[in-house]
Amino acid sequence: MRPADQTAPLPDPPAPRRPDIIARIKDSYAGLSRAEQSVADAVLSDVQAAVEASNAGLAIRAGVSQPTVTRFCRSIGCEGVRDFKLQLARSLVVGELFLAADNPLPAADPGSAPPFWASVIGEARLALREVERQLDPGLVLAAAAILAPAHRVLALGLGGSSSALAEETQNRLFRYGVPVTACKDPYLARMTVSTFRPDDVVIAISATGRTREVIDCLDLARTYRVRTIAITTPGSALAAAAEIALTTRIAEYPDTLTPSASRFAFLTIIDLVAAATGYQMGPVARENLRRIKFNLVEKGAGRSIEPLGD
Amino acid sequence: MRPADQTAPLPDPPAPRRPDIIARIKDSYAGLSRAEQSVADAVLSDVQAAVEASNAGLAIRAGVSQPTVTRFCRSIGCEGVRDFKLQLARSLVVGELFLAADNPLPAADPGSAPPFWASVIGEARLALREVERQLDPGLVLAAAAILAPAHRVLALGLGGSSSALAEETQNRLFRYGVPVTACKDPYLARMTVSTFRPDDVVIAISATGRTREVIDCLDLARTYRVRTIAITTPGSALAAAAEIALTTRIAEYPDTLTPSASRFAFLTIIDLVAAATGYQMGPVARENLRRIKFNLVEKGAGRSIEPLGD
DNA sequence: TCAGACTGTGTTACTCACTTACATTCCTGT
DNA sequence: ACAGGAATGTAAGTGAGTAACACAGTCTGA
Repeated sequence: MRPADQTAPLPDPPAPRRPDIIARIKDSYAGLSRAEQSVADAVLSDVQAAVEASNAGLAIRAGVSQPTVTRFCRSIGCEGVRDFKLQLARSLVVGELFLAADNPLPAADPGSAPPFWASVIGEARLALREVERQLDPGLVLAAAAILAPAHRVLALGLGGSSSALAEETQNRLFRYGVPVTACKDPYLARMTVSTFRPDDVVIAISATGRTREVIDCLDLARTYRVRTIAITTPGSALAAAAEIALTTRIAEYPDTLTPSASRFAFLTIIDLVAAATGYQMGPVARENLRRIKFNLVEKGAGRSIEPLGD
Repeated sequence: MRPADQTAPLPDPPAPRRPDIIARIKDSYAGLSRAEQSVADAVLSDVQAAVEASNAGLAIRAGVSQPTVTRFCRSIGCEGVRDFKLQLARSLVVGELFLAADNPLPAADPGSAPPFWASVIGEARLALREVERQLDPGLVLAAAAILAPAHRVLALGLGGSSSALAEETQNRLFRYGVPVTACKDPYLARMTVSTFRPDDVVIAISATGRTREVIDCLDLARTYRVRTIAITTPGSALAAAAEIALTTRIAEYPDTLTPSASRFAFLTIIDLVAAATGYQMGPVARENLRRIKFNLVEKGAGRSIEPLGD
């Protein structure tokens, strides 16, 4: 490489950590030469095409020579055209994640979809939006902060959907190494909580926030100074009973009877909490992931890549 | 939309083909030759490294020749190594957002969402959109048509997420009066199916579509001419084993390890099937709903609309 | 059991994309 | 107006990826 520089021992930031190539193109735009700006324009005007095009193709589209394209890539901090295209492809995915937002996308065949179709999917979509709008990231991080070092965690949910969500909570957390157990039996829950200590955590899930047994359980937990988290509706008794209340209000349509949309909302909240927890645990979580992954990919006799994650 | 074209009935997949390369590797795995499987293993065991490595590097890691790597890329449907690497890079994005290496967690600061925030919610959104785009309403109606008059229904799911979804299926269907039971035990499932008749139904749920026990169970069901429905990924063994396959392919991102997004997709599918079934049953379903609601609101004193629907 | 075909894999040679080096043009300041 | 330098294009070179071929292992049928 280049001659070592004694005075500056820092070994070149190991990960260049580039944020977002599109943003970087825009940021660097002013500092680019004219021909390079043409390339930038060509790229920005149709990112998708830019990903698919080759160096030569891009050069033509931008009306410049191939080396200029290479120079452009260097100017915005990439190694070369290949690296640039790779990063561009990635940024497209991120874009899609945002873009997927709320475009209902023109139904391929509008006539054939039954009447309830749009409403079911629409409600789900709405639920996601409400989570994004109402849920406080700070609270999620706070929840993660007590989950990550937790000694034991109990995920409690009663009634059909909530108990399924409690189970999901277990699924999502166990693989980071969090000692979590789902529980859907109020008596068992009380018994378990009775054994808990201040470094244990109870996560209570209820769509209505009025489930007596669950609330009682949190109350009990607090007498032992056990940490408590609720995933429920804002302003409910359950929300009040918990130390940290992760809430999203979802409009329920009366005649569908059971929380439909809120399940999507709560599932999202669980994912966010799990992600935050994994993030918080850092290397430990990653090591656990690695192990599980290793054991999945591990080629046994049948060399089958199998279900664990199912 | 556009005028129907009688001669060319195929509606041209509206999707620009959203390929999930990781899932595709796994799906194709069985059909690959031995050397190609080595490449697949090498890639899956460390996707990040695979993206960074060159053809030659990958060949060494997999212990095969370079052309074999190229052949592998072709086998799983890519144009070549470049195309493959591009797609692989895209699949890595979400994982990176999810567990960005060593980035310190931003201190609890309401307002600023942590990096994984957009990716978690974005993935969920994408999943909804894919359901909308890929799922055939006709098949959902067909599923409802056999569920509505069913004598008995078994909802089968193994592994964390799928079993929770099976439970959800039970939750969603029972209140229309459908005699449904969730099952997460393969042995119990086989035993149950053994008692089934041609007017019974098995709904099998698997994100991977490769869970052996579930597939076997459907095979068994068909020998008794039991009706079978699968909620899974398209082109999978499970999809093939079922009479009606309700499928949506969702991009799987490495390092998040477990199907995250697909849970949202499948939950939506379950809702759609349930809605269609309720619709189909008409007055019967409505009467059942009325009764349940009555008994919920009843429950007296606390005027609590209570847990059952929770 | 052996011949023959076939699938699968490595080796070698080639092509093409990208890059480097160099020449030319255009701009800027004196 | 001219000199210097930055910006850009041209042409040659390098290396990654691919195609063509040859060989090995395996299955099939006589």
